[in-house]
Amino acid sequence: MAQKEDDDLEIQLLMTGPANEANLDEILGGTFSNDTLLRNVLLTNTDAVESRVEKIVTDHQHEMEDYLELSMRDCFLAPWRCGQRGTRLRGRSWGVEARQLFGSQYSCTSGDRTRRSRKNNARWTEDEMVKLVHSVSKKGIGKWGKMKDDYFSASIRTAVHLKDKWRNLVRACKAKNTTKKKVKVQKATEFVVRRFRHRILAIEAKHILVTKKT
DNA sequence: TTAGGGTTAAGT
DNA sequence: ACTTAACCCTAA
Repeated sequence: MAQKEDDDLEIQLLMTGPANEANLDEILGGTFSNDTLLRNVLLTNTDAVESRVEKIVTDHQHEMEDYLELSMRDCFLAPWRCGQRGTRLRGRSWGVEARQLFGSQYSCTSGDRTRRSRKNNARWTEDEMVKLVHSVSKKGIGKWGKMKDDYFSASIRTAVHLKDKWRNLVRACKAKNTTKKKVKVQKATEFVVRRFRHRILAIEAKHILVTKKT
């Protein structure tokens, strides 16, 4: 199928070709397409992107308050922060033994809830991540089911996985690279973040501002 | 089916 | 120790 070949070629270029965000304009389309200031900062400086995005949020605060939860605004404006977690066992934790006893998914309780234990991690490869960036560029955010069919049909990744991974990528792109923070983006994500940070942030920013707006 | 909160495995 | 990434849960 021609479309698939086109996609494969584009993905190949994204992986190996020169970093080129010249088509960012096209990717963004609509709202920001004639915002030259935004386009310029997107293409040059990520710090400027953040302040610019912040300004957009400030300028549109009234409209945003109507449809954005506070937590969502905070998440959008601030780098992601995880809550503190309690200490836990590591390495050969009780989970390993529980698995041997009860299978790969046993049920466990935390707080007042019972939930299934987590299945083992399937770490995303660079190729997969690039493919995800490409497919979100094409389809936009939120079409996870369709993206699964069109781009990940033979993959172990479900629509929910795609959605979750995109969220993690956005968070990784928002992570500040200050010296204060010991841990930054993990090795596996480094390439994708370095290469597609502008694109990912831009797509996300556009999505947040455009969707739900009446 | 998706969005977004919550939990747990794994990286640094 | 503390963060990120993968996965779970569930309302709408």
